[in-house]
Amino acid sequence: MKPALFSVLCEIKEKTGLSIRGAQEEDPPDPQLMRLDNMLLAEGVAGPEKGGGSAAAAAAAAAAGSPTDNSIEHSDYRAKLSQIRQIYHTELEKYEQACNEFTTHVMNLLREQSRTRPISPKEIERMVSIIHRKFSSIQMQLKQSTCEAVMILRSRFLDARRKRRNFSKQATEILNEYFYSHLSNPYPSEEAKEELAKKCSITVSQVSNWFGNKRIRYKKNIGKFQEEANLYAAKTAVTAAHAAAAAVQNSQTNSPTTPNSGFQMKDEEFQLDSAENKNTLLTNMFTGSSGSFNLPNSGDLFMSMQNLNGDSYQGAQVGANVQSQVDTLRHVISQTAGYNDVLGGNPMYSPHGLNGNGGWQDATTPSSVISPTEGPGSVHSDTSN
DNA sequence: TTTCATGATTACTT
DNA sequence: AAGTAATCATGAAA
Repeated sequence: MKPALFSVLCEIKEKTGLSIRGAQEEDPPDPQLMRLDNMLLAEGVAGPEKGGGSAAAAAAAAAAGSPTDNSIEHSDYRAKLSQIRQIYHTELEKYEQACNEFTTHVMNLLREQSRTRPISPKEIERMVSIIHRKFSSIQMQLKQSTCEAVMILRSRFLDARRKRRNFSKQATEILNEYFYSHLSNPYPSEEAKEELAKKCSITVSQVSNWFGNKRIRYKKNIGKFQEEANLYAAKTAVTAAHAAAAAVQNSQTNSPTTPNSGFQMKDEEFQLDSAENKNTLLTNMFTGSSGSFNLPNSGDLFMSMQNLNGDSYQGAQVGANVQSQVDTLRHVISQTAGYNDVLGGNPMYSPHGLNGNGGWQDATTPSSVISPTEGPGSVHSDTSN
């Protein structure tokens, strides 16, 4: 009975013709798949373990900004990428395994069935290839979503605007510190920018951005920044006072109020890069409002500044060699020595370097719209009178 | 949710 | 190339 049935089945099969389209089997490399593979390879998700990943990350970082920023975002990017990579690989392995399992399962099934019905090797082959195709389409989905993830990651990191993070408090402190202690000329040199970038763990271009924003915003609404200016002025002044105290320690000028008495601030945190621009600050002070001065001797400079301002400095507190702090010192001294802004109002801090034309250095920008909102000293430069 | 602060970008200018 | 002014987009406080 059984052989008879078997032969019947064979006959039926012969008629239906199983070899429907065998030629289609050799799957031509899907261009879409190729594309995905190439991309994954290029991004370092597929391919060799670590080398590709970091290379791609480096490329991405380089494209993001200046080539010298090897900071947080870089490693962050790398970490996220390797995470994607790991997920991708485990998923891929899972699929592979599942595919193999399923294939053997089907094979076993077919083998079992081959006892009761005729199954040609071609049929088995076809079955297998169908399974493989199914799984590879799943794989393709995996690859596609991985690619998407990488793209999103990249765009997140490349388009930093989208993922704007505020700088750390400390970084802002440092930047503000510099800004207000160089208020007369808040244009850090390239080296200074690099230094600041390092200190703040940000990029040089971020420092430039910050100063660009700060300058413009400060200028736009000086009143708003008064408090901040005072705060940082005081901070730097303390540092300066310390330095001054140290500088004139032997000159026995008995100041009535010792600067460091009961006024402890974390000096180390606010110490200024005293090395460079000892003179630039002063010179720039003058260039800000009265043309460019090029005095060769910083001591002379210091003296001439005193004269120009008509203020008398308490030399004991200031010290003869602390030019880099003149800006802020002058402010502090103005408070203690009864310095009053001519315009009245809130005479706490006046922007020495700002000229009436809306520029720090030259009167090139013709914006005559100085905000009328009581900017004490917005047009006032105390060296001009 | 609205509003303000702030880092980044863009179009110009110098 | 570096700055300015305006603007965008997001983070955080209200």
